[in-house]
Amino acid sequence: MKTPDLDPRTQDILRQAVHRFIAFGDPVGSRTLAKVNSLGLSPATIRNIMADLEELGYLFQPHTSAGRVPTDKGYRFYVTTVMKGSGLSPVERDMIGSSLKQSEGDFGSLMQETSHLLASMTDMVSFVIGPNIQQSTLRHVDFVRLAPRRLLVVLVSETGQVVNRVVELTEEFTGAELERCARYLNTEFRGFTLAEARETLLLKLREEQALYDRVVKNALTLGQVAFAENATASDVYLEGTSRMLAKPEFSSNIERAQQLFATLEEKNRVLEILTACLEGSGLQIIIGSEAPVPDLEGISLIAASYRYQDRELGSVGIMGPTRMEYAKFISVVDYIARSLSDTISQSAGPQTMGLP
Amino acid sequence: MKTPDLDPRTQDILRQAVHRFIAFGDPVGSRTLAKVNSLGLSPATIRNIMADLEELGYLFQPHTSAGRVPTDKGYRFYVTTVMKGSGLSPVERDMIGSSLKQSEGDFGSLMQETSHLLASMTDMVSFVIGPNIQQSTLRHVDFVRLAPRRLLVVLVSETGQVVNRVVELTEEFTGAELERCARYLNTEFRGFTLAEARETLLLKLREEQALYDRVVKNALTLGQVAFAENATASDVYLEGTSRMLAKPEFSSNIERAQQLFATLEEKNRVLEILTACLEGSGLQIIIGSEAPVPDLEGISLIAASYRYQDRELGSVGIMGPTRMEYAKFISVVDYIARSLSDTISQSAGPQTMGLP
DNA sequence: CTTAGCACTCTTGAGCCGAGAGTGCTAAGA
DNA sequence: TCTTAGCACTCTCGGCTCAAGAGTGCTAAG
Repeated sequence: MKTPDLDPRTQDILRQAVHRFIAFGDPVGSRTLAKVNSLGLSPATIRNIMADLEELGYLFQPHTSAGRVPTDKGYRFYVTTVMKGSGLSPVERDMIGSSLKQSEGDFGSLMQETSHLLASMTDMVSFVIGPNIQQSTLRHVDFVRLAPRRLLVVLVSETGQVVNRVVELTEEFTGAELERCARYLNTEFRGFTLAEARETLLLKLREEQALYDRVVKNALTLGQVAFAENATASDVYLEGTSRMLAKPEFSSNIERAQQLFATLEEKNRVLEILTACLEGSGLQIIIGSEAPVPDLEGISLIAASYRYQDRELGSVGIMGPTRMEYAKFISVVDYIARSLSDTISQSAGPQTMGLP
Repeated sequence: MKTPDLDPRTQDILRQAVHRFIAFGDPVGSRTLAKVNSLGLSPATIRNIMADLEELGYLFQPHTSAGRVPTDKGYRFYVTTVMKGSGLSPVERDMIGSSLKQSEGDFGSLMQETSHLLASMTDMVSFVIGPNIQQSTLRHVDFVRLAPRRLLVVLVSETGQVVNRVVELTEEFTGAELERCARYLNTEFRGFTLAEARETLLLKLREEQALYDRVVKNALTLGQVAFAENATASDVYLEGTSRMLAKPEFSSNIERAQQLFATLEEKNRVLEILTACLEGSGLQIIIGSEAPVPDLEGISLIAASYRYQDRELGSVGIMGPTRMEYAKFISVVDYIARSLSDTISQSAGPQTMGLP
């Protein structure tokens, strides 16, 4: 797993091989590499080195007499040593900044715009995982009576995310009661995360059993269902799946493509996979078989988390064939994640001053 | 265009040819048809007839010495004359009914469930077009202050559809003011469609210029932005796109598939196409080139509208290669559309009785 | 009008072949 | 000991031919 056992020249060859393969997509042989290589080495030497690299698991050949192709291990080496990251041009930065600014304030379109940016800049499948609502801090709750016992709950988080949910009640409430309850919850639980609010709620409910007045009691009961744990998990924005079809890796291999598409279509499944992969924080790169799930064979992820204040809200990133322009895309994902964080705090910032 | 010029025997041949092609997918020749055909005709006779049918534009041969394949006109003939519709089995009906019942009350999941049902029962791409919010009748409006001049508007329609929208205001409102405005709008405009409400609003605003009190005036102003025309158009639920890849029509033709996928990914584009196609009401079948847009070459639609009371809310349906099991799928789409209508009115029904 | 027969066309898959690319190995050179 | 040149070998890929199979159109007879 470590790289120290590769002498510098060997590393160089490996890097160049991977680089070239990423750029052109066909197996790279000793001859071509010899031509490009900065140190003037003959094909034969390079052949020897490449043979060593194959033995060590960094390269492999699809068949005798084809060039060599990086393995996942080879890509991993490339990514960790070349990481210097070809930064973005000012133009690109500007584009990102202004695109996101446009959607400032409307959380949904902000997510969508981010996803769109990622997909169009990388020509890969992009994903944006929205904040888990349970971890969001509450800005506002509202109740709308749909039927005597059916209630629409509207939750707005501090970052502007809106979640609607329909719940069934065991007893009837009048509209006036609902309004009072909402007001109470809004003043008491503003700034709590949903999880915290629920906990506090339970505590209060137990403590003050029958003491408090009806309004409070009702509010507490309602709050409990409103903040319930089964609330919609985070949502996923995907874009650019059709681009996958254009990649030679998939267009030659329909059934693989179809399987992938079927997976991508089930957003829950996607969420599951992505959360399984993206356990850590910050920038992450997962290459093919490194993933803890089998569905991602031949696919790499580049992901970064975005945050509000000091809390991680979710991740953004791209996925595509293991053969991708890592250097470039890492920069893109990283920069977009930062910009998204900025945009969110700017749109969330002003709210702190006085609601009634 | 008319069919009367085909004598019964010719019609029979055509029907059988189309039928067989739908079932097996490869061009059907005179020999095979002769074997199956109920009237004992020789291949030669059938050949003659098929030649006639080709001249009339019902069939065509991909190349000399392949069998024949229905043209869009051929499919159209098949659909309009064979329409007897292989009904659904009680089991299937049950399944549809209970699946939809499950999501009763939550409009979003109802749409999604419908889409899922369609896709899984037909193995085609399904679509559900949600109601155009402008035409929905208002049940409830709510305002949430996001920033001094930024407002989240929550609209709930009589059928339980929820729409969130962020609007920018020209002047600041306090939370209390917002609440009063919302209350006013809720009592005054309940049951209006958004379009009606907006109109009435404008009228009042002009009439009572400076007369009324501040609350009403504010409410009217707010209502105007809240009900604005540019409100999110109807939304589209799509499912099963990955299934298209499995169809031989597309798996052999990647670039076509990719183009289709790219189109499907842009929901606005989909909406545009579908609304262009589905102008009429009731059950509709559109076969390939009959569509007014070029994107649908080689693709057929089966669609039906669903309704609440006497108003059409939107459409549901499927799309897939022109070669599909029309008889069966027409039944499915039709039945699901009816069931959806029923479910919606049941979940919307109870609400009429007293809100405060 | 229907049918049998026949020659013809066209696709499809298998098999073959040569070009090209790349390798591994061996032996010579530094 | 490492590098390089040379050479035989392997494998893919595209083009080619070829035979089988399927279906047609046409003609002539029932």
